[in-house]
Amino acid sequence: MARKVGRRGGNIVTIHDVARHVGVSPMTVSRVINGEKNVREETRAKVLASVEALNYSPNLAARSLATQDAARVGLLYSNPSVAFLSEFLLGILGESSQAGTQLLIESCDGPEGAAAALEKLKNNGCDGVILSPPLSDSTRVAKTLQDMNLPFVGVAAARPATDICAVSIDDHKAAFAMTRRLIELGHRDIGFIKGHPNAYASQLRFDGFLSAMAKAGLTAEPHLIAQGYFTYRSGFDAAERILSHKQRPTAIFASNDDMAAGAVATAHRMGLDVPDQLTIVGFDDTAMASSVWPELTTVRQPIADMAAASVRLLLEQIRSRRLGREFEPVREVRDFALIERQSSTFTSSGGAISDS
Amino acid sequence: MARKVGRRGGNIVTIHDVARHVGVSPMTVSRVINGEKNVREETRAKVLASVEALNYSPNLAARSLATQDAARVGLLYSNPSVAFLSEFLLGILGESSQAGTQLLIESCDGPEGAAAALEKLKNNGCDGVILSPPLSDSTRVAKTLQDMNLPFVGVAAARPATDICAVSIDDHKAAFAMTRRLIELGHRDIGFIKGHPNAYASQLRFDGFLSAMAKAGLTAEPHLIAQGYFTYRSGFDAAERILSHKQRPTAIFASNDDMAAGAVATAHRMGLDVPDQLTIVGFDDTAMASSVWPELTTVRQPIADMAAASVRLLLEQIRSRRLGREFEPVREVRDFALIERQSSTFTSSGGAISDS
DNA sequence: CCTTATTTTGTTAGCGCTACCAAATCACGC
DNA sequence: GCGTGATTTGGTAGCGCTAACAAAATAAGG
Repeated sequence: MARKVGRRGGNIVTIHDVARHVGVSPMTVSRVINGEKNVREETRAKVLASVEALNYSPNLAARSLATQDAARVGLLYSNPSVAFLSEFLLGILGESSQAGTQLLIESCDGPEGAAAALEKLKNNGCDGVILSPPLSDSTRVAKTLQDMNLPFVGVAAARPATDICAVSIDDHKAAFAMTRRLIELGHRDIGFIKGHPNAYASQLRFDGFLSAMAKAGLTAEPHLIAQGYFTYRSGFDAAERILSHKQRPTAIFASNDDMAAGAVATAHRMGLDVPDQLTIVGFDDTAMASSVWPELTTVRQPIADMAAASVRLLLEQIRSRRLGREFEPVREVRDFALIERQSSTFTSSGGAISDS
Repeated sequence: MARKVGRRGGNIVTIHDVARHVGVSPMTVSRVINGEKNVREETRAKVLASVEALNYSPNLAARSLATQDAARVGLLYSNPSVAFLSEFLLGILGESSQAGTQLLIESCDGPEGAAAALEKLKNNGCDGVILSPPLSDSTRVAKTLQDMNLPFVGVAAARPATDICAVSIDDHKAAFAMTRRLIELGHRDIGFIKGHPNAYASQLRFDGFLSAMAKAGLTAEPHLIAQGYFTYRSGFDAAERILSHKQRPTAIFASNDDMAAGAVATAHRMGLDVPDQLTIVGFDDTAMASSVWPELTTVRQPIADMAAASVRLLLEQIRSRRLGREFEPVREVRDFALIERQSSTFTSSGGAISDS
């Protein structure tokens, strides 16, 4: 027979080797590996020791073949903010490689193109789909998936729908926290650049801002609020509108990093130092935030974390479905973080600074 | 036995189903699927038709279990330019999911931290490693890998080493092409912002620039050349130095997009319109390039493509090694592309523009 | 002590696929 | 016709793992 040796790299150690080494049956080893409970503590310890000693690591292909658990999950994204995407992928990969899940990636142009891509995923035998924003917020895409009878999980979905699985942060709370932080730093006149009106998150972030202002007894002056569209350019223009008023704010909170970076450019063009004369903060903590200068203070979503969670959630869902059980849609909310970099600082001026 | 039905999603179709449907043995179907040659054309056609009809798609877990071909490949990156990383991951994923390869991802802090990460990968049973830049350029990392006797492939390695596998573009040629394009557009006084001196690509890009200038009979004025460090800030500063000279260039070629974006900021601050008064181009086509305004004309590396190629190369390498064959190190060079966006335009002025 | 519940371990079979060899078919010439 | 070689197909076994059941060991109870 003489099959080639050393096939799995140096990792030819199988469950049988471990079993022989310990003096138990392979099944027992399997049980220990999978953390089943009906194993005597003593045996478990011996097995674990051998696993360690032999440097055993399970063959995922064999496992998924045996369990029939092998899930193929699809990943659908569109308009990938590249920065988002890479963290997203890392999270997904980490989790799915651990679960021995096969991944299929598709992209599409917005919710309109999603149906075709989903069809393709399904045809390739996907058991479920993970949606990146903005797809995760689209009721249309959700509808399509439901019609196809495919389980799915949305990542960073802002729209609160109770009937679908999603992992996200609390945009409202995050914007609230950032605003409160600005107020703590002494800012009173705070400008706000809104996000694209068709994104649900835009509204939540704006509301969070307003709530924090109101709670501090501050008014959000209309001339300090400008509409943006999540692009650098729109942030650039919005900041210009805000800053051209005689009563300038001491801080501007942009609904995403690209717009914040655009605002920084406007400030520079107007000869304003950031952060000494104007604090500017963003949202998302994309690559943009740390590649411009000064680096942006911003709100960070734990994207990789959320992505990993979404894989777990999806697999659970697929599993219960196979068992014929009903699956209760879950909405996981993860923690965001305020990242303070160089674009923000406290202000000493009680009110607006005067024109220099 | 009555195992649960519909386990692999809707994809319960196995090679046996196809075989029965056609009226041949499973083995024949397997042969067709794998494109082996000793199959009569007629049979092959029938099988393929059934595969299509039944919407069969092979179970990768079973295949890799049977072939013992299952490779586990490690991915090592450090200081990920997020934009790079996501394209990189997409390329790797696409290819490896097709090959049924398992991926393990590790990151480390520069070449120094690589050894530990590689050790970990090896311990987890990796059969080979893919290196992202700047690791792919590190002789130290290469040495470590060789000592560990692990096959590897470097992606976007600038340093031309003949004894290792790598996939990259020709940085010199790319910089040459971009420079020539600028000259075509009528630019004569062209500034250049160099990349970080510790990156080999920096030198290649600079050399390419110089060659093109020389070939056009132009001189690269020393005061138009500034050292940068691949960061936004360094591009900002370098552009300031270049532009503060009385004899201003009509174009600036930055060695990467971040620096080009920084240069745009400087130009704006100095009241120069881009591209009307100053053309600025970058290199890499990262997210930065298309998120600033004006969007950057730049050189694009087909990262996903290169990443996919690297997986193929690595798998080949692993395979021949298992067969005990010697593997000839391959250096694949892919094509770059000049992406013209809004930050560049032709110049009408024969020489330097005058101060406005 | 033996019966009955309970926990722990072992046995068997099979997941879907392909390597390997054996059998069948075909091609061609004498 | 039959042998020889080439081509095309089929059968068998097994990759590493885990359901499902069976058996053994242990605990509980009278």
